Amino acid sequence: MLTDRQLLILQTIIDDFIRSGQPVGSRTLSKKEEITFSSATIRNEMADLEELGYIEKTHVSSGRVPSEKGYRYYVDHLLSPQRLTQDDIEKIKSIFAERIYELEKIVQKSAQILSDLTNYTSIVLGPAVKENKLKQIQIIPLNKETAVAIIVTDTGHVENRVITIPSSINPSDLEKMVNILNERLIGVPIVDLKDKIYKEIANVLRAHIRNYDSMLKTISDTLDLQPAEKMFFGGKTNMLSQPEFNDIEKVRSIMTMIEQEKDFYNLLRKHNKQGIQVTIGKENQLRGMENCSLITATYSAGTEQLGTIAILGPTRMEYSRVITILNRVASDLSTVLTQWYQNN
Amino acid sequence: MLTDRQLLILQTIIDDFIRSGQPVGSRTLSKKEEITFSSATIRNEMADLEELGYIEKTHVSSGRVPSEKGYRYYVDHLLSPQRLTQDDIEKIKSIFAERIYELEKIVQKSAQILSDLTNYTSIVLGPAVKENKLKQIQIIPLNKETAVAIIVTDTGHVENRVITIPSSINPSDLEKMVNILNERLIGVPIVDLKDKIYKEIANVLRAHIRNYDSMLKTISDTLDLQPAEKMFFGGKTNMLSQPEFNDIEKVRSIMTMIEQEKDFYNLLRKHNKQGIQVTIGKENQLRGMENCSLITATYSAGTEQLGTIAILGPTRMEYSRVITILNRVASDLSTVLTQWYQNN
DNA sequence: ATTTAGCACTCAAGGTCTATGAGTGCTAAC
DNA sequence: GTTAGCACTCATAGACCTTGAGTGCTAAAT
Repeated sequence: MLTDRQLLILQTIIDDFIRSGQPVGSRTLSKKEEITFSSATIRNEMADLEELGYIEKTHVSSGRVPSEKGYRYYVDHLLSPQRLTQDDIEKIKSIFAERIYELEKIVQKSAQILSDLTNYTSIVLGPAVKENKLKQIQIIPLNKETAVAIIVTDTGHVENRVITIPSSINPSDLEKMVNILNERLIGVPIVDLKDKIYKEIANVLRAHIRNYDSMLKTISDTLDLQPAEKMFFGGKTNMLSQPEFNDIEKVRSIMTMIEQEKDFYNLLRKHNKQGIQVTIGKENQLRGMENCSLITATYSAGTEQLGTIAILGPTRMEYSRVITILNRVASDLSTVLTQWYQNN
Repeated sequence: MLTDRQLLILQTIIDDFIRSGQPVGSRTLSKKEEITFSSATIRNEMADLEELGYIEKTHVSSGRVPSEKGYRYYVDHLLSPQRLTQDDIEKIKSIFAERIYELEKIVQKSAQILSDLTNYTSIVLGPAVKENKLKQIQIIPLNKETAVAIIVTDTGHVENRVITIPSSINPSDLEKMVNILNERLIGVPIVDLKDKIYKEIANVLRAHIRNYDSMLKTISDTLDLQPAEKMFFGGKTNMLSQPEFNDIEKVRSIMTMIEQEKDFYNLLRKHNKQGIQVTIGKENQLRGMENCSLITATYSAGTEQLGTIAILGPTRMEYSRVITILNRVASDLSTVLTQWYQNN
């Protein structure tokens, strides 16, 4: 267990290092006003803290730098809550300044503002449409073989996909089928569509349409478009301004990781616990993230979780500020979206 | 006017520099088998070439490096045509391996393969839909105030947009209006829609629908969605592997330029001359492109130009190879798309 | 009149050396 | 338990030197 003095020293070291990026020495610390004891005492305490694994030296006679364990402790126990400046608040409000027509727009804007505010890279996931309900299905024939299927949800989200129509299906069959689908499926949550098609629609189709089976799979595949949440980025190049990434190799590994969207997407998907979640350095199991921290928050409408907003930065990140900002944006987003869904 | 020997030397210098990235000295040159005269002679010729502005020194006793003027001459007069390897040809074919359902897919794949083949950054623009014709309009009400408008083109391209419905318009009016629009506008090229609405549809609407004018603007705005060609990138991070960009500042300026899509898009839009177009270094009027060259080719269906494929690399780029590859991909793309449009 | 050998010269890059200063750990006195 | 003092370490930066790849110029060779 750490003594109060050790905690004070640990916190001061991390605060200073986050600000300056330079290893912190005992003399620097002793000059801080919150510290009343001598540099020699600090050296003794730092030796203990190092032995416990909270801080490290970059070389034998250097000042101390927080270890991942140190950051972890800091994030869990030592964060000094921040207040947002008026300017920050203005910017956050500007996300919601315009009337919302499309969810994606607002989400995209959030990403942009988040990276503006923090100078790190922001990622916004969502909004997930799984709870959304089907509003309408359209199938529009393009030529003999192909047609475009359009699915509209009650939130105004539109998905479309080109499909092949078996030659055994004629236009009037197609029309009949679309009618049946709309009659039976409107209002059904998107996630349940596939199930419902096989359980209920198959029978009805069989009764009305020749060769219904060749069509059934196409339809169910189309509607199965587990619409992956989209990922929006803001400030991808902000990483390049961080002094710890002055090495071209590090930059490359981070950039390739970000561009290689799939792994990164999966990583974010795992960050779906409600509230703020922080993973530091190697806690992120993703190659290229060794020197990064990821902070996420979720947003929702009513009780339904819709997506994630996140900030990616170096492990030497302004945790306190970022967490405050994320909390605020997530909560504002949730409020606005809850309201928006109620009006639909 | 340059002598044959000067041309030979210029070409050899540029070829060698493109390969090695290192300034080329007279001794290195004299060892090449195509060069039969001594290093002293070469030094004399190089002094002349330098005076004429085709090559430069990096410092007073360094080897020579091509200037932009040198590259320009090289690209215009000295390119030695390249043959594609079997491997390259395979990769290019793989773009078209799958059956095409959506144009965008194939275009996106082209971008990816192009960056693979060249190790530079590729950009693909298009396909432009201006010649496309309207296949169908749908307006699906979401709630009292809003609806989603869906426009489908004959190529299977779907655009959608959320609109506000004036409260004075009731559902049956809306339906009537959509019917009128479809009756009169199907088959009309997208670019002509707006014009046609004011000239022909306005009158018809007035006859059938109360408050038609409040709706007219909404409709025409919606259909005016000058659908900007999309831009697809491949190998954004390839730039980071180029030795000339080992400086973090240069990387940042290039990356920000690429991410800042708008200016870059406009630059590409200007590259719409048929055939190969090469701009070198500062010929690109865009901040951040001083050390880059851009090579573009256009692709088309029939006589209609659809879009642009491009490669962005350092001025020290393998012009010959890139041009060969772009030519091939553009021509293959055009063939396939011409065929595809004929089937629609 | 070209071409080439030879030579003096320049400069970037890389190595060695040294001084500096920020930092440490340890010990002994307070 | 705290602190002053001291010996020690090491990264950083500058001064200096060596090396080698390159040049331009001149005079001899073709």
